[in-house]
Amino acid sequence: MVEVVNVVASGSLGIDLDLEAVAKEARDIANFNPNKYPGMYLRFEEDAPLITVYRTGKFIITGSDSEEESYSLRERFLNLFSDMDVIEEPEDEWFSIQNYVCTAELRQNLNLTALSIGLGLEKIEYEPEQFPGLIYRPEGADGVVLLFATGKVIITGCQTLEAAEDIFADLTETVSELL
DNA sequence: TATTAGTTCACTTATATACATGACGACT
DNA sequence: AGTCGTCATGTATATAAGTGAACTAATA
Repeated sequence: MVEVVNVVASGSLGIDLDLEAVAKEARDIANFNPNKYPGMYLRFEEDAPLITVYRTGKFIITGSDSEEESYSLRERFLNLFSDMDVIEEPEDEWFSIQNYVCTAELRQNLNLTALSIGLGLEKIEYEPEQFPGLIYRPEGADGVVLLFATGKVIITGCQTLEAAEDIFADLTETVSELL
């Protein structure tokens, strides 16, 4: 079973913004230090997902743990900017999910060195002295898998949850054939 | 050779995973 | 003073975004 732990989504309002003015008006939830980074950070509550807004009107939502949460945050963001008269209508030009980060478990300990050969050396990177996880790039898939000796797995880089689930299903089958 | 143009990269944010190292407080 | 547990940081992965710096390439 694949569990989503982080979703990255991006969108565009289609208009340029005066971040200085917006940050001043929304100072309770905004954080803007153009000397440090050009984006303005918006967080509705502590530990809530982060919205990064740019001068160009483009924005990124990070830290959601479901597609639904990303979309509801987008709604809240658009409503806020509409109420503040930053935008005329609570609408964006476009919005889409860019990356799903998921965790999963193979429920068995793994010999990563042996698995390196089994998965195909050309598709993996494994340098335990640099990082304890094995990095696996399945052929033809847009996601990347990190495998750990405990059997825990990270799947990242997918634009849909289905793609991540497919990768995990294939991985489960491949690993069971190898062991 | 000097100037300009174009490309590429690090920066930042979230998040799980794990392994090493260093710092720090508490306890013996 | 020595040991122990806890905590932080850095290592690596994906992805969007804007900015500045570093770099390469081309033209005058």
